[in-house]
Amino acid sequence: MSNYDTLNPMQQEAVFHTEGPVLILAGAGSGKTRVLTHRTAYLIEEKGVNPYHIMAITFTNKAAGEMRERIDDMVGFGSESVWVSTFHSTCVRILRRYIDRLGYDNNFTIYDGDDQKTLMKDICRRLQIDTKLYREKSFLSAISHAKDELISPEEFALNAAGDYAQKKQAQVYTEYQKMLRKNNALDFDDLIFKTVELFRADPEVLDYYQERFRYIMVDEYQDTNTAQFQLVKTLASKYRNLCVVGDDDQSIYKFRGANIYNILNFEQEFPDARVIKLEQNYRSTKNILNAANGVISNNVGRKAKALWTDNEEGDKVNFQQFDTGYDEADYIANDIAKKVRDGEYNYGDCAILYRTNAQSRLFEERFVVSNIPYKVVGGVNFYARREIKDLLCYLKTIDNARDDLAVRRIINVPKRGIGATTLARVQTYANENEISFYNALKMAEDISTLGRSAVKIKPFVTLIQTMRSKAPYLGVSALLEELLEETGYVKELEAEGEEEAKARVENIDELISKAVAYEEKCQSEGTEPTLSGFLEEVALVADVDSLESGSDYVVLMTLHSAKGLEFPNVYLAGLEDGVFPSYMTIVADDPTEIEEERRLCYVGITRAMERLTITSARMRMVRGETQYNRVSRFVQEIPQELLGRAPEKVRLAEAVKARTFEQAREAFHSKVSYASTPVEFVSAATENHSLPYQVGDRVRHLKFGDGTVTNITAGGRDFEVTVDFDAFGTKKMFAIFAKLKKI
DNA sequence: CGCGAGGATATTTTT
DNA sequence: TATCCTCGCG
Repeated sequence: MSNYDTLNPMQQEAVFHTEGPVLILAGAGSGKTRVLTHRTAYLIEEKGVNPYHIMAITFTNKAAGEMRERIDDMVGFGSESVWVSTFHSTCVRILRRYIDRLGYDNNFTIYDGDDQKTLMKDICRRLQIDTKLYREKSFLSAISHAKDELISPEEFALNAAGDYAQKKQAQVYTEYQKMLRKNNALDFDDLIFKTVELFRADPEVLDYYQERFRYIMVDEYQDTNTAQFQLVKTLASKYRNLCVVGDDDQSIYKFRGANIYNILNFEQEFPDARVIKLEQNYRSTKNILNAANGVISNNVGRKAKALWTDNEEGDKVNFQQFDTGYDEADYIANDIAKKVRDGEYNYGDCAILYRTNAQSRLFEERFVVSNIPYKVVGGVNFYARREIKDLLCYLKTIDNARDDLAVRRIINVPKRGIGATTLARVQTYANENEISFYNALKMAEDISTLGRSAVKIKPFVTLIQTMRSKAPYLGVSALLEELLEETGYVKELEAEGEEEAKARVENIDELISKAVAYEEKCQSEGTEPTLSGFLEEVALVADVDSLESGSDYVVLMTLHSAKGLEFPNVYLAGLEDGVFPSYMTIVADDPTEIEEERRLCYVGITRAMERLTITSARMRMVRGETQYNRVSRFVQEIPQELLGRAPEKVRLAEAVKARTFEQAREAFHSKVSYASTPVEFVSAATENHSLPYQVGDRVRHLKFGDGTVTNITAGGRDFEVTVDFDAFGTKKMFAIFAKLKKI
């Protein structure tokens, strides 16, 4: 097996060191997935470990899927018994089997963010909380953080003693959990929390899984929160073969509860831990990597490491500043179109990364005009769209009508003339008799307060009952189609005829194909496709998961979603103070928040393999207001000599600042005063930077080879360079595009 | 009860 | 800007 010879010595060590705790500090692009897959193969092939005893945990389904594929390729026989899964699906699998031991039903439903919000609104209304004073969101985030830290409602209440706001939160938290249990539902955080609780409460179950998972590997370890750490630690405490892989410089999920001390203090937790550093980067050019290093070196309190690469130097980082976001989108669209036309890259090689989802819009609009195929990742999750959620709630209701939330959502969709008053009356009846909302609906005729409305409820109940009896033999996709037929959901949309309605119908079609795909998957695995199975699969998918390799479109996504991915040609857009780093972190008291933004920037830069373009706009519309922003501080942190063009902060930026300082400041805090004179911005593209070659110089072009520069003129945006190529004759080109190198 | 108008509000990131 | 919520009318 010379398989392992292709690994570098550090990687080999990580692969061969199989026993006991191991911490692998894997820099960006250092081949950590490769290490993990080889390690799995090594365990099985060389150490004779039964694949059944190996577990690999990741954060996204996509990462899990990739790892699964690569392990299957390497290992062959028996690879399917390796447990490769995300934290959340792992917990769901465990809880589906054993959560009854905690007093839940094994066919619990999973609440997403929207469901949580609905539930919270309900609770606030019932507890008569002024949501102007205390927002639903703040409760939810307090609860989420508590769960991340494994703090129960009781403990929370104990800690809150004295503080009024916290006492309120404790009260809400308690009520929230009560409601979840009543609806037989778990939220995302509960999945982890309850699994840990289960292990603590039931030694028998714990032992079963400890025996099963004798070798545990955790990917993206820097993103684990306290609950996840506890989970992994508990599982590993018997055999102690815990291998975690992470990079503290890529920790970007603190807001979601990630505890960076999980990685920083790993060695304290496991004093006998073997620490291995992977510092060779195989992904990026020297220039890109050095730019990334330049930025991240401004952070304090990181694990010492020096990422390096043997790759070639590559092009400089292309920095461009524009007047507006439109110009920025324009430039990037043109640049991509040009690179594709020249055969340099395919659309699929290009990615645009930005800080906030809202920034995608300008690019989308521009791409539609230019006919550039693209795909936006993130934003509104497919399964969170209204029509999809409606249908899923129907399925949930058919599957398990214990979830009041789902029932209430769809009872009047499409319109059945059932309004708030009726709902309230049914709810009261349900509460009084301690039955679920749906069961109360079934008894509508007995609810005296309802009067004539009871008649409207009956068809709904009949519909659900009929579908429920059909579900077992119809299968998920057929059930969906019948449901659409019966409810007239699609017909109603089609009647609208609006563009938006059309998109919704398309989404519904996509949902049906996903159901079909699910059934096919079950068939190939030899498992029984069930409604619950489908709902579960659907509950845990993120949008990144849908990225297919091999399809040819430009990918647009947030920097957060981009982690773990790589692209030959990357654009980092909106590098402006106030956008990235975000305004919130600039004004925050806590200096570590800026550091997290910086890590995010590091992640962004290191996504690029060959080409990196960084752009910023001087003014930008942010939710209807014009903001004037400086070039991001992160751009200044990139060593000057690595930038193809210096950020011309001196002349133009100062000029603009001088003239508009008052306005700019105003704009930052309130509305722009429209009465004031509009600022004229001068395009600075032609200013103040010299090309590394002159007329008469010999230059080299990526595609056209060597030639002589015969003319340089200042064009609208950039220098226009005329070159007489030895093999291709005379060509005129823009300097930024041409990437000519002096020879 | 349903619908539309108008106002308030938010945007940082997500499994 | 885009969405969400409330309110008032038919």
